[in-house]
Amino acid sequence: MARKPADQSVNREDILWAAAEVLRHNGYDATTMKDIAAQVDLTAASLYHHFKNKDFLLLNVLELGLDLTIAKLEPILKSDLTYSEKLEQMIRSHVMSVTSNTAVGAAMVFEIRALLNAKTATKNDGGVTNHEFIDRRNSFFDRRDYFESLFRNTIKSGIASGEFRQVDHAVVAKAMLGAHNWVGIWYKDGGRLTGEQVADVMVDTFLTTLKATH
Amino acid sequence: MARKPADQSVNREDILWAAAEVLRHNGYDATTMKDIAAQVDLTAASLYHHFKNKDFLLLNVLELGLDLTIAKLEPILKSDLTYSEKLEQMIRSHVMSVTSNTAVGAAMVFEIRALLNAKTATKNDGGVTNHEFIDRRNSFFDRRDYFESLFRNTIKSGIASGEFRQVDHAVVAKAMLGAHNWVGIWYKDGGRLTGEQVADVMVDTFLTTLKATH
Amino acid sequence: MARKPADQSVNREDILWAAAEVLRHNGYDATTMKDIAAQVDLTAASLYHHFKNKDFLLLNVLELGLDLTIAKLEPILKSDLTYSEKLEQMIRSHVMSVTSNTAVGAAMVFEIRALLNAKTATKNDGGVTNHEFIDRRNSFFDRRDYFESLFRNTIKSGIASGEFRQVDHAVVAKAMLGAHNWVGIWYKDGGRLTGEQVADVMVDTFLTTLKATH
Amino acid sequence: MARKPADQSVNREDILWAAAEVLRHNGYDATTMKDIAAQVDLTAASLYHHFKNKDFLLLNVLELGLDLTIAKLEPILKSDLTYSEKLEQMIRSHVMSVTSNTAVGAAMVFEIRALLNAKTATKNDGGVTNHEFIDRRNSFFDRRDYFESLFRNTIKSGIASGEFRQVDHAVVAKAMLGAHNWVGIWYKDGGRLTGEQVADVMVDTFLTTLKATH
DNA sequence: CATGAATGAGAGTTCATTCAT
DNA sequence: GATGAATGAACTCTCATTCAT
Repeated sequence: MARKPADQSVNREDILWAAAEVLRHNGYDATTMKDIAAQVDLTAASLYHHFKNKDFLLLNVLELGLDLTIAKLEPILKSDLTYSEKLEQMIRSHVMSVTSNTAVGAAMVFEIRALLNAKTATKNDGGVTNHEFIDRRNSFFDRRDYFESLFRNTIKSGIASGEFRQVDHAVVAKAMLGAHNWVGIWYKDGGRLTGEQVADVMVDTFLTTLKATH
Repeated sequence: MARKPADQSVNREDILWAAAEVLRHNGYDATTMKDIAAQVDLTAASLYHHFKNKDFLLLNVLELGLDLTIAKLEPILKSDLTYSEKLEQMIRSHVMSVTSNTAVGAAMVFEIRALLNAKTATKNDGGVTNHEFIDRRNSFFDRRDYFESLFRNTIKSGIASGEFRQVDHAVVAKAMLGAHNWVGIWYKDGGRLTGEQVADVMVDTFLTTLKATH
Repeated sequence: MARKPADQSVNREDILWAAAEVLRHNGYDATTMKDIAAQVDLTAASLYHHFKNKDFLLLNVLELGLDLTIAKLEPILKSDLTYSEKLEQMIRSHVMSVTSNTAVGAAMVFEIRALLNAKTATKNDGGVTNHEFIDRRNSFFDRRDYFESLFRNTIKSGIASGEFRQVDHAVVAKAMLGAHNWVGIWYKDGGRLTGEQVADVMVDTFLTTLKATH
Repeated sequence: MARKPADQSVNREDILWAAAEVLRHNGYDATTMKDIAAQVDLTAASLYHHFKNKDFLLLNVLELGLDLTIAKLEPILKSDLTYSEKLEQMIRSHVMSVTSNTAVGAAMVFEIRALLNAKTATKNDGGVTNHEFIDRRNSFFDRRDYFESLFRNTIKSGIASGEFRQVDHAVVAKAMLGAHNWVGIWYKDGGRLTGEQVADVMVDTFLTTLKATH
């Protein structure tokens, strides 16, 4: 499922996709540099030409996943659809991200704890590596909050505009994201439902509760 | 080469709760036997008097968590409430389980992969340990499916009885569980909302969507 | 967290000879990887670049010892000496193998039980390691039987040719090998007798009994 | 194969026979106190009521084995048979010891190294245990030399009396013992030959060489 | 860029041994 | 005597990481 180098040279992004794939199966700690390297026909030592260390590699995977996910959401927000329509498309987009690219999606849910415990952040080597990691990790978390805020604020705006009923928009947003993330766990390609159909159910479930009159 | 016998024996369940706590912070692979032992004032070696190995310890944590969660649900199902009332209480019960016992709840969500990849299942030691582990792990998964079925079937029955509108009960149940499990990730004691209040939002969100007329 | 690369690479066979030496003193179970590593100025971890695990290391030692021993015997068998002369040279060759290389010789006698009880054979890791070990171990035992058969058959042929008297050639061969192997236990360099002199006694003892007229 | 306690209480010798049995299969280092205890339906802790530690237990097994073996030899030496007849009976007796009681016999051959490396001898605890162990171990080795001397001297006397030809009696004695000990490795009950038959071959082999005229 | 060889650190696990009961 | 619980020490093995080539 990883994009193998078509011809010869491997580039950073090839490695990230491969890593996400392995991460999905084993989790950060159980994934070895050798595992990742094998997926792109390299040795573990060679990975260090591309990433400073394992923690940075993880960070890069997560950054990539988050960027892609957000990139799909922003056009929707910039459109002039109603909040109701926006939220529908956002849900659909997020669920599809999760079902069509489970590896990166799962990493973003399951490897946060590894990112938090990363030794690169703890072991202050007195140099710049440490700071760079912490800074980028903070940015990642900020960006992740921003991602969540897109949902939260759309609900909030919908309430303000009268499209949605009065709810605790922060918690409902979290409920929604929880439901979507969970899809990454149970969804299997070729199962009873396609990704689109799952998205339909999520849209129906959450828009119905938000637009209910009573 | 041995030393002092501690004041009092530690009990198996004490260890399990302590383990769940550590697991929540570090994840299975990053949690060492020493970490767990330290929480109950034992050495790592001593844990092996109580549990055959680390994998079995995890399995025991998960079994305990699931048993407790299910135990709270069954009385509700046996009552003669309406499906709507039952589901409300079930949601409340589950969310409270998660918020009041985040450690075990989180383990049940995040350590499933560790359970699946457990070496005890993979490495056949030619003895009985291997089979016991696989059997108990299978039972755990069965019981976990059973747990999910309690939600799924209550929704299904509610649809049949006309209390709920027509929905894909399997996917809605999963959405619900995803939302609840996610609570275990973001909920912090002493935050803006109590566990009860979070439960209120979940009840409102999901019962409203199920009982909506349109 | 890594350090200096040593001046020059150590070669696999260097390790095997060193291992045999340590094995001779301590026996398989009492020999640690660290012990072996120390003999070749490596760390225990480094040994794992050369051998999959301790069991494989043992297997390699035994294979090497047996190969060397057999290699010295085969030219003798292919010659056109009389059976009597052949057996004399075989005894001499075997005893000299044992006295000049007590370490490997002792391993072949004393570590067979360790090889039989090797965990690598018992614990099925679900992978290929397990099969490789068992296959190679079986080959070793076959080759060891072949080695014994060289003595057994030479005696048998000598009986058929009338050079030797009628004896139970299988048991006499085993008596001979037992006597030779035992040399590995008691022989010390610089003792009363040289390896050649010990060999002389063995040749005299066994050829005399085989060629006796009564 | 171990003598289990007929009724209830276990005595020292029961444990020794059981230990010899386990030792034969696993070797000293691979044999755990628990293994031995299990054979006599005790826990490992209970063994310490009978033996000071594992090294002493081994020493006791070896002492027992050696005592029994020597006990069978001494009446023969005290008789007024010819040296030739004496040696015949000694060989027969020794081979029968090995074939009929392989466990204790094997221990005496294979666990000497463990006895030599025993930590109880190395770790000077400043107390009496250390000295007792070393003393008894020295006695054991002396007694083992004495055992060997019985064969060596019988050959020597036979040469002096003219019954045997001139040979290096020390080495021939060792060859003989090596052959006999080796029987403990390959002999299996129910095989092609009985213990008596194996003894016959050994007697024939060694007496023939000693009595040969040329 | 890539890699083979090496290593420090640490993890899981085992085990002889002790001691209070 | 017997044992369950505990432990220090040690062992095998793994892994991220480095560096000379």
